[in-house]
Amino acid sequence: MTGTYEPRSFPPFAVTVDIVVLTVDDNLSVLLIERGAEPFAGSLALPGGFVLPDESAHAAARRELLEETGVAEADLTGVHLEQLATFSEPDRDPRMRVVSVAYLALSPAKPYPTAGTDATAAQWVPLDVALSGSLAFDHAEILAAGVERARSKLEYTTLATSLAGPEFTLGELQHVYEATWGCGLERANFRRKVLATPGFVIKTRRRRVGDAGGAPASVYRPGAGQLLDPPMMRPNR
Amino acid sequence: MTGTYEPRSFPPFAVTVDIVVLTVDDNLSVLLIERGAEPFAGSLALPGGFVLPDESAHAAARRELLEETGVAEADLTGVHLEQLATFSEPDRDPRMRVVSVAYLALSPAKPYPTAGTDATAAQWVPLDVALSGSLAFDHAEILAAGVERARSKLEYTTLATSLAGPEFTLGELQHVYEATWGCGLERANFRRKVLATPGFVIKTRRRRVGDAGGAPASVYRPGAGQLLDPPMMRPNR
DNA sequence: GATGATATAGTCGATGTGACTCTATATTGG
DNA sequence: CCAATATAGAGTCACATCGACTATATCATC
Repeated sequence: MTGTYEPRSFPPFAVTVDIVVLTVDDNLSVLLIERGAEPFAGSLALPGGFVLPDESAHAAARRELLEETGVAEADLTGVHLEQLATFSEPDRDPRMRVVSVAYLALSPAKPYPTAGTDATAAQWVPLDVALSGSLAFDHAEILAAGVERARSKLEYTTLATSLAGPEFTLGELQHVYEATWGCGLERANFRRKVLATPGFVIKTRRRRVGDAGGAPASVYRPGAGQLLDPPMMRPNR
Repeated sequence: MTGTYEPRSFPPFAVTVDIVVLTVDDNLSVLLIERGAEPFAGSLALPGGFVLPDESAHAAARRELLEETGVAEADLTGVHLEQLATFSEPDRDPRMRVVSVAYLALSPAKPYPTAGTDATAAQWVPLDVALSGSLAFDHAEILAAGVERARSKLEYTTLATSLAGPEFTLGELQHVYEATWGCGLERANFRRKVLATPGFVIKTRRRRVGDAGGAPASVYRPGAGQLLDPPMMRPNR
């Protein structure tokens, strides 16, 4: 930002956002769309689009999330959205010079794409499938960065509650960790850690019966705490 | 990146890089330049500049670091450079729409600006001075993000060695932590932690006498390790 | 009512940290 | 040359947390 400024003397770039939307069902899944146009027609890609002249990248990411997933704005409360990184290799888009600001979104449930919105052919893809196939552009790299960010953030923040939803049992919260990290956790130790951390979860008076018998688990809500200090330990590294 | 593509139908943006260059002497300092042109003429600002049509943002940051600081390319080895975040508020530059990719650089020594290069009026500014004054654009926000990144990265990585230089004593390494975190650490516990972490530092055969007497300290080099697991504990949070 | 599955509670050893003490080795000042 | 001072380096002990494990309570289903 030094030196003299002459109007329109700068190199023009297209600026886009690409969003890594993750959710947990049986495993960790990512929201992908099927591209209709060249290049990479027919390939799977991350949802995203151009940043408009009068909006920030964050606003663009939020808008695209609403448009591409067809989810109502009210449902976006509870979806965590944070900036991931910016990808700017000169040849990352064969058409022109595009700088993309990548975002990471953590969504609790995954209703929208199956509802069949008219917007796009959005679909939830299990993470291992998405990473084994070949995504469009450098989206495989972006996706890997998003997954790594999510995995590490579960260690030292309470973000797992964003993936578990507005109400959850401790078993469901543990499943979020296990699906994201891809490893098993000791149930008793997980309980102890979560309940001993102030502001992680809030116990409600209700309980919920499981699918396969067993004692009914207490229902919890997300707490006000943001940081886990000390962090949740992640095995086998 | 969905929908049809029409050439030149996208909103054009200027893309710049801004670099938070930190170093440690007595305290934590940041490299700032004095702006010569409007807007914010006379104000202090982060070094940076436009991304050129054929380079990535990372390459642009590296190039600007060489140009603005006047440091030789050989001296850039040992300077840690990583992407920080992207700032894209529509009104962040009053002239036009500029999206800036911010970078964080950690430099061991701080010789260059005092050498009086012809490039720019670059100068090292103590962090508290830089944050109390009013920087140009949204650079105060970018600087705060860079400092916070550096502080947290010292916790769980071996990056402190990048600030300590190619050779250092454990006392100097501890000073890097104390200047960055702004708090004192127990010398004996710091020693124990650093030496017990494989790949953090490598002991050389040489020793170095201090300025104010005392036993000569062993000289260390940076090790090959990148992560600190478990992390270095940071007091009073 | 027995069985299986889950929630909840507790124990024990290992590890790492915070706070502290002690000794060795150098420079500086008389 | 000797004392004072400042630093490097090594060790001790209490405490907190974690991993692994065991035990008990509570529910649904057969």
